[in-house]
Amino acid sequence: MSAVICTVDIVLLTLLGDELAAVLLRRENAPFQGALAIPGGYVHPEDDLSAHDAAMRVIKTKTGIVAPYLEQLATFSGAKRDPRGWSVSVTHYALVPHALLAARKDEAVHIIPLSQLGALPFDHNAIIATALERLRNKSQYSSLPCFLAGDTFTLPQLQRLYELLLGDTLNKVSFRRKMSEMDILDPVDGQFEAAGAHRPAQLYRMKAALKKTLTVLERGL
Amino acid sequence: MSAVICTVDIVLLTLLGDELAAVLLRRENAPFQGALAIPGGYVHPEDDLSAHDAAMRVIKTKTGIVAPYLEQLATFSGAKRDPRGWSVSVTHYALVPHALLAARKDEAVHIIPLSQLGALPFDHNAIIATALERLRNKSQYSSLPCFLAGDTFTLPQLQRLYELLLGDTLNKVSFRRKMSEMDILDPVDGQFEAAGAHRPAQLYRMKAALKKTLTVLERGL
DNA sequence: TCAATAGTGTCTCTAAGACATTATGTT
DNA sequence: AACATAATGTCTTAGAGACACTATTGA
Repeated sequence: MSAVICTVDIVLLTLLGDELAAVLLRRENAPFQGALAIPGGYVHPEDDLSAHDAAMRVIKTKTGIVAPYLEQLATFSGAKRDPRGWSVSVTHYALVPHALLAARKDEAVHIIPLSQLGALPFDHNAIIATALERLRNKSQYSSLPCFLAGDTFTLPQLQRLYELLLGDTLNKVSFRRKMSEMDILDPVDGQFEAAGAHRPAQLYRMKAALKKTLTVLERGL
Repeated sequence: MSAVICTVDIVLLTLLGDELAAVLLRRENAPFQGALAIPGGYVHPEDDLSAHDAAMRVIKTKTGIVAPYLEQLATFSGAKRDPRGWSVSVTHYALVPHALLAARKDEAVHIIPLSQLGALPFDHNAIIATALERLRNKSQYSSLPCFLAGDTFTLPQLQRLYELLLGDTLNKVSFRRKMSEMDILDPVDGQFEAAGAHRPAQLYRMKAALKKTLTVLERGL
């Protein structure tokens, strides 16, 4: 009756330089053994409390990290997406500061800019496209992009990040009004230097209380 | 490895008078045999092309209708939500004009106002709550509520529907500006009478081309 | 002192909402 | 004619964006 393959797949996104990148792993088993694919695996009914739990376990097991932001994306299903048979993949997307991945320096973890993704196995390209769509959409009216930034960052950096995600330039005054309206940032005393011959920018970090929450604007950016 | 129960469940919403209502059916089989629950059933790997397909089949089979709007909601999973074991339910929500349901006059189909829902089996109350949240959220910036209206309706009726979903009154001029901006309605020549001693309202219907599409506003209502 | 970017004050313009007026039916 | 609600015109107000000016560093 339900000879259905039940898996989770995770789109792990990070900021590589000034481009979005996804984490890919070489598949250890058939099908598509040896190919690069997004992290995924079977649901373990004995171990996992839920699909969300399974996603956390897969991320932790395969990349060694705990993603600061993890959200269910959508469920992909059907007879044709997996050669093994009718399958259900409860997909998630996670946002990770690049430093968290770089700290591990794991050979197996490939961080590939989205612009350089080739044809991936299964429907992984469609899954990534859906994740990107969700990320871009939520970036219009929420604090979501902050989870891609590092522990501390400047407002100009954050604005460039939003602009990268939204694919458009933003008004500086408006952007700062909105960030202030969300009330999610704390200034860090001690400034930012590396930028060279000009006034240094104030460093900020996300308010500790909001580390897991998404803050939403009434009326978008 | 994946002894996972794979089902679809559907929150079928309609407008009953001036209240939202959900379609419930009596469960034919254990567990919770005889209890009222939202429509659902196993995925049939042999018949269904996808979970979306399975949802359409379940709706058609159990209520006899084809829902004008059907969208994946979220996937609920875990060991405890179903006494039979670790289960995955790919949930969907559908919007149906009440006339479509009333035309069938099926004894088995119970249309229960959301305010009168008791404790439902499984996590069905949580699923309905999630559907309601999604519906209310999308009503802020899209044509979604139109799928709850009948074939033809007046702008005052549509505004009252939006207000019901959003839980707040709307400015008439702004509302009409937004509807006009979405450009989704065609006036029907021939007016509306039943309202009594005052000017009748123009009837509208959704543009045929948009029957399956959701139109989205740039900046909300 | 100059160049470069950070940060802020302020004006303009767009769009949302309030209010008022006209339109059109029934009683 | 009186009344009730539809439909629309217009004024006010709030918010978004443009622009400019000040601040602060290194070269």
